[in-house]
Amino acid sequence: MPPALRVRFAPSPTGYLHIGGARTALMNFLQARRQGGTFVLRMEDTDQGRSTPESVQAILDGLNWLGIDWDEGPGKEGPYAPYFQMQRLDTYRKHADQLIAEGKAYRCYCTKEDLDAQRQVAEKAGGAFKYPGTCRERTEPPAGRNAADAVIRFKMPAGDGSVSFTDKALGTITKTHSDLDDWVMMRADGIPVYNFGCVIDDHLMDITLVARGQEHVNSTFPQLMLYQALGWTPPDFAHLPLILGPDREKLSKRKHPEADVMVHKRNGVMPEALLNFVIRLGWSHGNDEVISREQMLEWFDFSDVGTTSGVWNPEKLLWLNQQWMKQLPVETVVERLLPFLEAKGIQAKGDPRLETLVRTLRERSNTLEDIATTAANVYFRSGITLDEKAATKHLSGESLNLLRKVRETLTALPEWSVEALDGVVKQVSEASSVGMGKVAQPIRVALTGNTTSPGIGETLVLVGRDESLLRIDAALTRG
RNA sequence: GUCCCCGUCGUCUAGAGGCCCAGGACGCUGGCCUUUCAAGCCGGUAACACGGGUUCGAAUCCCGUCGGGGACACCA
Repeated sequence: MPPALRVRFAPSPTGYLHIGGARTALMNFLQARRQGGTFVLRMEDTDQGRSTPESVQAILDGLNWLGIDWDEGPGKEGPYAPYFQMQRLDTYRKHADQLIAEGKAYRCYCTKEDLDAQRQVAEKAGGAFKYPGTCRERTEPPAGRNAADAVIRFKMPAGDGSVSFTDKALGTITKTHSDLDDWVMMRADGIPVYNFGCVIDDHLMDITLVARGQEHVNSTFPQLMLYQALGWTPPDFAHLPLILGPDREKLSKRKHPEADVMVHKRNGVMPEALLNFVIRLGWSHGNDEVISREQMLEWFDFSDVGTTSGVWNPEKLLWLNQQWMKQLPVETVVERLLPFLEAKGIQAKGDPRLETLVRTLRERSNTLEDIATTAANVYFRSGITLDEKAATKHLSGESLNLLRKVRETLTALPEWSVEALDGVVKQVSEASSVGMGKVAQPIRVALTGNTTSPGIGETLVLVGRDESLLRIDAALTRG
């Protein structure tokens, strides 16, 4: 029996949770759950300049909002703790020392400035810079320097050779040693650099499958060299297709605001929809489009993930969000809508109109924010501004007489319900021998200021009895 | 520039040699329904990057070209 699946998501806490990261996390999470494996969350917080506790929290918040739970990681200390790289420095040091002792790594005293200068020259000449190996054979520190201020570099084996691996998504990929160089494993202050910390942790945490974005395929090679040097068996790798912005470039925090998971939350997109959208980038299940978390859990498998990067499609996200607003129980949507109303100064909790509000507006809104906006602009307020064009057309002459009749019937109506209210329209139109539209439009304009709205019964209910009568009276004064 | 990956409708995708003169979805669009707007339903639009092979037969396999993306840090 093969060892149980252990996968991980290893973000660096240097900002909010990125959409690409969220999808990587989601896929790892799904695969682990589906196979009864373990999903580890590890914080790669070794960039001292950019890592912040706030970012750690932001990532945790993002994952929590999406409902992506980790089995081990921050807040869920497991047998492989700690899960923050900055708390694992001793481990890295130990392995780095071992590698030096075995002649597989060495201390390098070249300064960043010198290297940068060399890099510039190389780039000007139109080539890629590779560390020339200045300190490769050095055994003693140069004059005036000591071992403590050296970085540690991996020592590529001499001679020709190549590294290759069979990616679960991309197939076999090979690279020759000559394309690689003696990369920095550890800074002088003992903090590991990505490729080093990543390998040490993946191995020590018994990760069996590393699934990450395709931007990392090239870093797999130096990592593989390290596994080799350490005598460790590397895990399996699966490189997931990238998510591209509308400009077809990798979705990035700098250029694409939609890369932030939480902006979608703020925009009124629900986690179900975001997850649904993101899982369909690079993966599909038959002709299914609206896919629940339960279905993902049942259907998702890395072996079905594609190889081509996908472009962010905001319209589809919005469509999915509406599908989810329609699919989720009304009470659930009401619950989620509350904060959006509150943000507009509307304390609607307990308001009897909420259910009708959601029922009618989710048919014509893409987001919770859309619903809240409409609610604030037309239903949860007193008075309404009439659109002049609409008023001129529907609130004059004979229309006002019909509206007057409606008003009378309304006043006498014992029950203010959608059915009863729609009945009024029918009743008045029949009594006056005119089409229902003739009766409905004046009411609509009087109530909403516009010619478009949900059904009249629903609109009357949403505006409320007292406010409806006031708005109709106001419209009547135009005569 | 070098290396790596990728290439089916505008976009997300189905397609693992014949079931494909290529299916679904978003978008756009025509119609139905209808008290308006939606929603829903029915229909339309639109793609195998190109060129060579292999094969009785290729979107599917091979090669090349072109195109796109990614990586080239003491960032991750």
